Amino acid sequence: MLKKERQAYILHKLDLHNKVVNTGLCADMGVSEDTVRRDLYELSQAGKLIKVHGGALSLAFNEVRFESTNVYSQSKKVKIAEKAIGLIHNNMYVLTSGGTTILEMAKQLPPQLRATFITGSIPALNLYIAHPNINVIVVGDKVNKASRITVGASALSKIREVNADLCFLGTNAIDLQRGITDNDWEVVELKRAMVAASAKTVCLAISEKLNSFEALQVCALKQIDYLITELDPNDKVLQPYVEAGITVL
Amino acid sequence: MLKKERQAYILHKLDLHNKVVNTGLCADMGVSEDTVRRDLYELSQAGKLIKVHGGALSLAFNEVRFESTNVYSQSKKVKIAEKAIGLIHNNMYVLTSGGTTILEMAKQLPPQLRATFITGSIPALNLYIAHPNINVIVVGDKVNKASRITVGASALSKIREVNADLCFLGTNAIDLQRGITDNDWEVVELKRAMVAASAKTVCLAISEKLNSFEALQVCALKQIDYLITELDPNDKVLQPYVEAGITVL
DNA sequence: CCTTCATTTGCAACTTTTTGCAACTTTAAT
DNA sequence: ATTAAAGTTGCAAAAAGTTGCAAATGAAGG
Repeated sequence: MLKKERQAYILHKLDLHNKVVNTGLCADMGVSEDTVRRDLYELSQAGKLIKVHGGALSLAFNEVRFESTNVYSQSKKVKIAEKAIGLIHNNMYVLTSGGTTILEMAKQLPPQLRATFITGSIPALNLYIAHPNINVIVVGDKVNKASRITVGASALSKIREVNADLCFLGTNAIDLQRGITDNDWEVVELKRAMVAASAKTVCLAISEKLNSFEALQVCALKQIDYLITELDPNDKVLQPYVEAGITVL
Repeated sequence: MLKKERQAYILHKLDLHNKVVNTGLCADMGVSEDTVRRDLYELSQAGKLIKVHGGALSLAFNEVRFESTNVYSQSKKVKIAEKAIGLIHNNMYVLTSGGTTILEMAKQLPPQLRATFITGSIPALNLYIAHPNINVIVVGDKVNKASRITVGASALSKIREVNADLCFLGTNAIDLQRGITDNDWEVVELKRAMVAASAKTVCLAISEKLNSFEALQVCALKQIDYLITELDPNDKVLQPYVEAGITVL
């Protein structure tokens, strides 16, 4: 088993179970514990998992309780959320992906707003339900516990039935050539369906995500209607995106 | 079980019950009392809980909680939940309705249990997701905010695709002639579909609901396999149900 | 096909962390 | 005050991690 192969397997197993143990991985992959440890070390350096004594935990596992979400990026997300909410008007149908930026938006939604939100993100769902005037539609399917979103064929086909006004994507990576990219196949498929099901697509990204890319393409740049970051729209980093025809807020 | 995992589990259990006892945690996690004590010590040092003789309390404990459900019926629900959990075995597919008795069951699920739960109840969903070994499938559709369950044609058709081993119904009214009845048309349709989609149907009802009825029938008595109340199965109130061929627990 | 070179892997010796046990002390409840 | 349950402390065994090193592997070029 090749190194890349092993590491992909580790991440996949983490995705399924939220944790992996050293000894289990040895048995699975037929390598020594030392090698597994080295793989885990590399992956933790790359920020893909949290190494603990005896194994590793998924990032999401930690997020739930142990990590006080980085205050610095938190304030950026608040800024982004405020701008994003300005796009939503009464009686709209809105599709939202998962991700912490989307959650921030869900928290800020003004109580007067009357709209219908459609999502497979469980944390977002909980916030929408608490809102007095928002209708909620859940995209049902198997729940991926690490990312706490529903994934699968049924979720996909349900999204394809939707005709939404807006689609908000929490974005992992955005780049001029490659558009929006992500690293989880299931998430990519869902986001792609969301974009296709919406009249307008809004990309929410903190500035660190700009000009970076991951392995799998969600959509090309020209399919995005709005790009929202915490920066001033006149910031020179954003000008290439403006020139590409995107409304930058 | 990894250390971080154990500690996360302890905090999770505290969230549910506001207290944990040493011995219970030992049994849950399969470690010695010393280890549990050390975990509690670390968590208390980190300010995540309050350690007391014999266990620990959640930080929120000092806020006196006036639960909407009175303490009296709460303890009945705990009893029912404990009996109900005895019916669930590893690798089963379990359908659950909404309702507070079902929620109590979700809170008590033993951490070792490996099963797949299918539900449209949002509060139940949140509890299942927090469980370490349970797979969750969400029945998606429009959310009824009052009852916090998904309702609609799509939810119905999804349930009809399921082949579950067990179906747990939180019950509003049960009666010898009319079987299980309810007063909300959408809920009745969902429960009916759930019964049809499961090999066995389990009816959870506090004793006040016995021998009462509502306007709409979910199913006849003979379609119920198990009836669980907080009473002793030999209680004379329950004998007519035993005679009707139901296993009363 | 072979050689070379960098990388990867497993092993061995050693350190650290984790865990359960035993002896003893403290707590709380009758 | 008595007693059983819980807590503490010290300790030793087991598990996991670390480091250095040599063998194995794989890619690149001849």
